[in-house]
Amino acid sequence: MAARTPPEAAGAGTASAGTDPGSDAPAVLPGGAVTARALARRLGVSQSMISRAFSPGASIAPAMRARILAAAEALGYRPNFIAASLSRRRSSLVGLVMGELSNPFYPAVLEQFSQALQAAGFQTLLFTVPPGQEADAALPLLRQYHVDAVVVTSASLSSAGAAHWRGDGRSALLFNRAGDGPTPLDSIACDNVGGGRLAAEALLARGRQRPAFVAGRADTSTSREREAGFFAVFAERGLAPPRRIEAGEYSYAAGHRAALAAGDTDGLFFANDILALGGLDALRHGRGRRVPEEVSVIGFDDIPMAAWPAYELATLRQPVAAMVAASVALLRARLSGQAGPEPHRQRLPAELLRRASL
Amino acid sequence: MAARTPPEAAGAGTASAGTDPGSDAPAVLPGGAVTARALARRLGVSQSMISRAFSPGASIAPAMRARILAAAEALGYRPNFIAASLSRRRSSLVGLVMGELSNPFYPAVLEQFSQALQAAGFQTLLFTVPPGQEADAALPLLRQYHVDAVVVTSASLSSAGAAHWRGDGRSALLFNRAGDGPTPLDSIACDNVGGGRLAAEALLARGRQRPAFVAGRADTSTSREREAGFFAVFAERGLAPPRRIEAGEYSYAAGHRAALAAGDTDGLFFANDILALGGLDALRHGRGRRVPEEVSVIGFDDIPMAAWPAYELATLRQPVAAMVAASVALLRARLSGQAGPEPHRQRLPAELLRRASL
DNA sequence: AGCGTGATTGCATACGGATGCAAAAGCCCT
DNA sequence: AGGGCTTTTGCATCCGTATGCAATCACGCT
Repeated sequence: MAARTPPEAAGAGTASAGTDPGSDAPAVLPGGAVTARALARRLGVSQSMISRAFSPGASIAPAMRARILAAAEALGYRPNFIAASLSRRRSSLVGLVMGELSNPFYPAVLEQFSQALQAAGFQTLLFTVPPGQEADAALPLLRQYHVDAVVVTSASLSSAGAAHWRGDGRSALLFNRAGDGPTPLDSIACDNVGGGRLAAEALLARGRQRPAFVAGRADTSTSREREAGFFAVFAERGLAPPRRIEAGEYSYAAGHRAALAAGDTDGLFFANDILALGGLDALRHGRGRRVPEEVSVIGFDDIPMAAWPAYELATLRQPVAAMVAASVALLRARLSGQAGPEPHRQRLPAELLRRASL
Repeated sequence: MAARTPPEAAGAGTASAGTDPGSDAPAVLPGGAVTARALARRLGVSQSMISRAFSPGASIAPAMRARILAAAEALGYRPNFIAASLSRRRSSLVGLVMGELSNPFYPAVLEQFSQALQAAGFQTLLFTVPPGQEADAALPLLRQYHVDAVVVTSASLSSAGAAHWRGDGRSALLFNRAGDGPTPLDSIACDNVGGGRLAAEALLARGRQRPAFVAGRADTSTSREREAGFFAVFAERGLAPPRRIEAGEYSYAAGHRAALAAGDTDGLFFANDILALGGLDALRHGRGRRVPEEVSVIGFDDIPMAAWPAYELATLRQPVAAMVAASVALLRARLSGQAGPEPHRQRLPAELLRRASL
């Protein structure tokens, strides 16, 4: 079965001479592009066969495929994804819209998404949304690149933008964000309400009497949902509602300010870890309060710093890996047309990590 | 409201249906793609004109361009980048290869790069390299997507991989990494040697007698260069060389361990901030040493956490914005063929930030 | 040996735009 | 009014693959 390489090759001089890694690449144009046609001519077959050799499940004899793949390897041929995308009307590109990369939670999300997408055969086209802006601005560009799907994380997408996207028959997914209002988009997020409840229960179990909640950005579903869960527990038990402090944004500095303004509280639940870390520092270094002796602090996300000895922050861990896996699975289902028309909304449970700050 | 597209909006009915009687060609296909040809037919002009209307500097009458752009706006036409890339032999995509996103320094780099590239008309194709792996694995894929250039950050690229890339006539840029050995690649990085020197001088000026250096990954140029600069100052002054501790990797935990193993030192220079933060916590919480009274600590990078009250870490700030700007400028120069064949290597100075830990 | 079938392969064309070249318009001047 | 030019347009082709369809091939069976 030894794949015979046509010895007659093309040119005379450099012939096949084996692919010597030491020397510069020969026989290949300086432009570097070996096309399927060139390979085909070389092997005396049609360009179609080259294409089929690289298409899993295509109609092609095993021997032929082996011969082509070997030759491709030798000449350094790889299908041009751009051309393939045009022809196949599918780019294998997924647009990833991100904001708030300054919150360490998101780089982790980004990394896992990137890996998962790569593993699933997609490439990641990254868009960064400047703080405070909506993701809508990225949509036209994403459309021009004909991405197969869009994942919007940590940024908001207006209903109009969402509708527009859907109108194109493309797939969009909100990650860690719920659609605002009747947005007909898929979404995968953490069970923020449940997480808020766990936080409330933990503080109550700890015997805290004067709890408080520090809200993040008011226009984020994460903050609102965590708040709702937190307050619900107190309401259900007939307890006075916790105090509520508005941090306004998800930043260390905002958390710091919020804690300084928190007044007399003995249990703080912050909308996320970055806020909580700022708050923790403010309590200890700014107000001289002892944590957890005098005040309990709970955050949300479980960013790496939460586990550092300087903080030992109790928090609600988001199941990022599972959320990413679910997202990619959903995208694949959508792209293969297996998912129904109704939006898929999934919530994964948060887990309470009890650390020293509680 | 979304732009509805009445079939006879502009022309007197597309009823003429011009070309193909077999398949109806509605102005807007269900897929959502309005093509240049459709728009052209609609306006009674040639497809070429549509293309030119969107090409700055193309030969087209201002009035014609305005008419086309208006119609495009109304119908939601946008040039298909995939098709344009194929035709123009240029994708406007830049591959960004990243690793170590767990080091907060890199998300910031990523964000700035993404923004700068977007502003320069490029899109970012992101590749994530799992820790410990070389960036080489991403190259074939990047080649298949015909990216215009590659930026490799916080990951290493083998000489072979580099040479291969160059052979294609493509442009590659090492960011914050020097080429290993005779790598003929462009590189833009911080002046790590100079930064190391500044650290040494700062510790000496502080009167520290038993300095130590905590190295990061041995295979990174950043760690080696910072170390070289640090040691050079002592050597030049005829002082005993500082103690050297091998952290092995750039992580909080490694820094923590290194500080615990640091023995009797009164001045620690860590290869980067993440290590330094781990070290700081180990010194304070693990060994009960007071910083800066008993020990001075200096890091490198200036990640956001370094400024937090819990740390107040003195560090060497990398001029990220300037480095990114220089990188994008270089890429543009390369792509427009303005840069010479010799690799461009640039070093931007680090700035010492004196904070409480010094 | 002839035929039926399923497996392979080649052909031709589509995907959506960009662009060299030549035809068609304008413009200015004598 | 006609000639010499400069703009504008349209035409035809190309970019590199994928794929429907028809042509071939390889075999097993009667």
